Amino acid sequence: MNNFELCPRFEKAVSILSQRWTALIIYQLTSGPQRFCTMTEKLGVSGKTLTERLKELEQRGFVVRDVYPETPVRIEYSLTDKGMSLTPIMKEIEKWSSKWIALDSTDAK
Amino acid sequence: MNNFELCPRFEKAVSILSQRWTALIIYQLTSGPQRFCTMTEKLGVSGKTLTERLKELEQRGFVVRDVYPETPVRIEYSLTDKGMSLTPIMKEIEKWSSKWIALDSTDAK
DNA sequence: TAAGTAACTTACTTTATGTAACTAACTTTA
DNA sequence: TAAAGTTAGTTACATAAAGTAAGTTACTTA
Repeated sequence: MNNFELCPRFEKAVSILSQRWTALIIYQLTSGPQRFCTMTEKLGVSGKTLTERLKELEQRGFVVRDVYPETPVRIEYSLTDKGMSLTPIMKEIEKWSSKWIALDSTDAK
Repeated sequence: MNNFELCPRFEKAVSILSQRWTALIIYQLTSGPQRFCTMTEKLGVSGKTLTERLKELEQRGFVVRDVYPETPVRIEYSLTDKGMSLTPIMKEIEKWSSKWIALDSTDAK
C-alpha cells in the first residue's frame, strides 16, 4: 500500500512551470529585460504563443511589461521578485542537465 | 544588446521536464515503485497519455518497468539512478511552491 | 505617398491530450 | 463450462493547445 499523496502546491507549481515555453521564457528573462521580437528569435516560440504566455506570466505576477514610447515603440518584459525567485530551480536544472544530458543522437529528441 | 544564448543542455532538460505529466510522474515515483492504475488514479492522467509518457521515460532511462507474473499480472514502474537524480530539482520546486504558491482563488487556474 | 518597424492579432492547420469503449491473458465464480 | 473479474494496456474519435503566415495598428523616415 502506498499512501503518498501529491502536494497541491507542488502540483500547481508544476502545472505553471511545465506549460510549454514558460520555463524557457523565465530563464531567458533572468539575463535581463527583453523585447518581444528578441524572445521569439532566441527561443523559437511563435508570436501567438509568446503573447499568451507573457500575458499569463504578467497576470500571475512573474513578469512586468514596460512601454517606452520611442520610435518605433519599445516594450520590455522583465522579471518581478516572484519571477526572480525561480532562479534556484533554474540553477538546479542547469546543474542536472550538465551532468545528465548528452547532446549526441543517442539521447536526441 | 544582449548576447545571452540558451544553453542547449538546459533547453533539452526543460523540453523533457516540461512535457505535460512528466514531472508529476517522476515526482510520484520518488515515493517508490508504482503500478499503472495507481498512477492514473493519483495523478488524474489518462491511460493513453500515461502509456506514452512511461514509454518515453523508459527509453530515456529515467524509469524501469518490472513485470511480476502473478494473477492478475502486476507491473511496477520505478525510477533508475538517472530518474532519482532529478530529486534535487523536485525539492527546489517543492521549496519554491511552499513559499510562493497560494491555494486560494486569487492565484487559481 | 510609399515603405519600414515593433508588437501584436486573426484565420486556418497541425499536433497533443482526453474520453470511453475494446482487447489480451489469465483466474475465479456460478 | 460459460460468465464475469482483473490489470494493463490499445483504438477510434473528439476537443484543446500550439504553429504558420498573413493582416492590423500606430507611429516615422525616405
